[in-house]
Amino acid sequence: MDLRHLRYFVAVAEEENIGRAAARLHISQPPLTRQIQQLEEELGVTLFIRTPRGMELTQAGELFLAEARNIRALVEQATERTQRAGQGKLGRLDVGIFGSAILDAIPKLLLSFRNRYPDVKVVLHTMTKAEQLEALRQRRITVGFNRMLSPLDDIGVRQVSTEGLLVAVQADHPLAHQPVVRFAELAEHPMILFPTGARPSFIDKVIGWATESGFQPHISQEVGDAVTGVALVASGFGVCLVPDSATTLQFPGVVYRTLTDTPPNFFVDLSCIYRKDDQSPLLAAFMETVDAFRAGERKR
Amino acid sequence: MDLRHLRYFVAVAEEENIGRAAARLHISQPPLTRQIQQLEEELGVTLFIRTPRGMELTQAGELFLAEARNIRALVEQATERTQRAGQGKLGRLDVGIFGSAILDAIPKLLLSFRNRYPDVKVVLHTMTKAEQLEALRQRRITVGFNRMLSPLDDIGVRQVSTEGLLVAVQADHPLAHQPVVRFAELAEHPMILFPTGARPSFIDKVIGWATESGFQPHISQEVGDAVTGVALVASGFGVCLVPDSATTLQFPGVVYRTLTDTPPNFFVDLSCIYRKDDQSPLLAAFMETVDAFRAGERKR
DNA sequence: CCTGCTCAATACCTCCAAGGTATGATCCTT
DNA sequence: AAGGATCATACCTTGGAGGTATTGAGCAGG
Repeated sequence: MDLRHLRYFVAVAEEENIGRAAARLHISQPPLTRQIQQLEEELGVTLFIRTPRGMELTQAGELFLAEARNIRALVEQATERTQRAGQGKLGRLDVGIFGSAILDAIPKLLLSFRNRYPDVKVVLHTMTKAEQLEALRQRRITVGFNRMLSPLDDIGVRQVSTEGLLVAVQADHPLAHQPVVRFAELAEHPMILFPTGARPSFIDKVIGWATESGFQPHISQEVGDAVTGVALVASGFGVCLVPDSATTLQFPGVVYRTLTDTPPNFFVDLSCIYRKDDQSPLLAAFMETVDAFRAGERKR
Repeated sequence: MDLRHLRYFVAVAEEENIGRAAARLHISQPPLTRQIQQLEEELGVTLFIRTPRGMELTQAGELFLAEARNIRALVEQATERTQRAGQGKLGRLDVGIFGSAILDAIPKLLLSFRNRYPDVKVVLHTMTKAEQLEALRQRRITVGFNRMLSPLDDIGVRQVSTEGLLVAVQADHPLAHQPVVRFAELAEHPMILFPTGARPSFIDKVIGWATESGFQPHISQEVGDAVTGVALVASGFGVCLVPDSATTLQFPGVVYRTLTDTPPNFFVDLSCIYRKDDQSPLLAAFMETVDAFRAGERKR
């Protein structure tokens, strides 16, 4: 049996007349007669009663008509859904993120992606940079977000956004009384750095900037992410360099100050990584959204 | 697209290897390669990633696999159900019956039919003989049950059972004190006859027997069916000749007595009628059950 | 009662495309 | 470097889907 048989059968059942059905199907009458005969023979069931006025469904034919219509509708739906999936408009996208990325870029980006592809289910997984790489290779995620990424043999990188840096200080800290803080002033104060884990990371960047500005930072504590860092600032552990977006964290007892006299390249970038050999249309669709987002960010 | 494409696609998806899939499908590898290419082209979607180790499903392919399996299962189910329907094992059978037929033969017969064809829904319609004929011709019923039927041009008859007759009398009636009653004794007592409506009917048969036994019955009342007749017996309207099976009706104040010295052919038969041009397998199946039932009845 | 009409079925032909064989083209393994 | 997988391509063969012409069977109208 064939989908053609179903199509022909439904036409004949609806027209109750082989000639008219053949016309509707744009074929001639005899082949249609034969196809119906074949179908009946294959099923071993008489589907039509031949009357002088045309074809009339038997009970079994009536039942088969319902089934045939259903199957044809499902085939239709299957192709349509598969095509949508093939265009990246339907499916599931697993995304690896790190703790504080959630603060700024990611929500906006995901919002924009959701608008374009409402039928794609996005699942977020919080994981470190190393975990992201492993998960990417094992295909547990399709993209990962992180900072300080460099391309690898099998992993591509796309920059998402660039952020300036602020310093988070306790509200009653001496630096909090100044409108702005010179970068070099930070030499005087214990610093909280993040993230722990795989180096090189943001920590090394901060140390590099300090060196360029002629001081060795006094590290009071290393923490996992910006959120924890700011929490420790509130508790008086020291000051903490954080990306712009961290200001979303309105911690009681913590204020943010802009920095002046900063070293060159005083910013951090957020990038996303993906498998270079991933041809998935979902990834392509997501990357397109990332590029659009980045273009929008740059303009601002 | 074709069911063949689905079958091939599922095989390749499951084997993750065109060669093995081709072997499983008993075709050679190149045609299978082409069929898969065709399918992908028709959908406009890449379903597989070709790796050096074989074929790997894309996300869209994964989705299509689920759909394809579903469709194939439905086709399977549709053919199977249609075949069952074609053999009369599935469907709906509308049956016309008359009031008191429900007492004996019909329930047993329907029970036996239900056992053989559990997926056939039997719908009972109570109607008179004339209504049954009309309903048969309009295809509102497939078979009808009645007594005293004779074949017509377009209507066939099949006998179902034969029953003897008893007389129903009030418990304190003089005849109730005898173990058996001679048929001629009924001449003395008012009789309740049934059914009203189309003649010839059971009424004429009773009058014929009376005539043969040399008396004119004294008709006290004509009623619609045996049940009503027995009810009137309880109320003292007279005696009533009923088929054996009516003894199922244990009416308070009514007893049944067997008859002796009965005229020849002192029995009634129950038959069923059907459209002669009805080729429905359901009817054939039912008739087969009727014949089997009748064979069982005869043996007893 | 025959004739013409309207169906579906049959006979026979044509040709496309599904399937087969032989052979690349790659990539991985040894 | 060689051999073995694996999928893709080239080319041939043939079954069957579709076409035309015709037959056969009911039914209606003159």
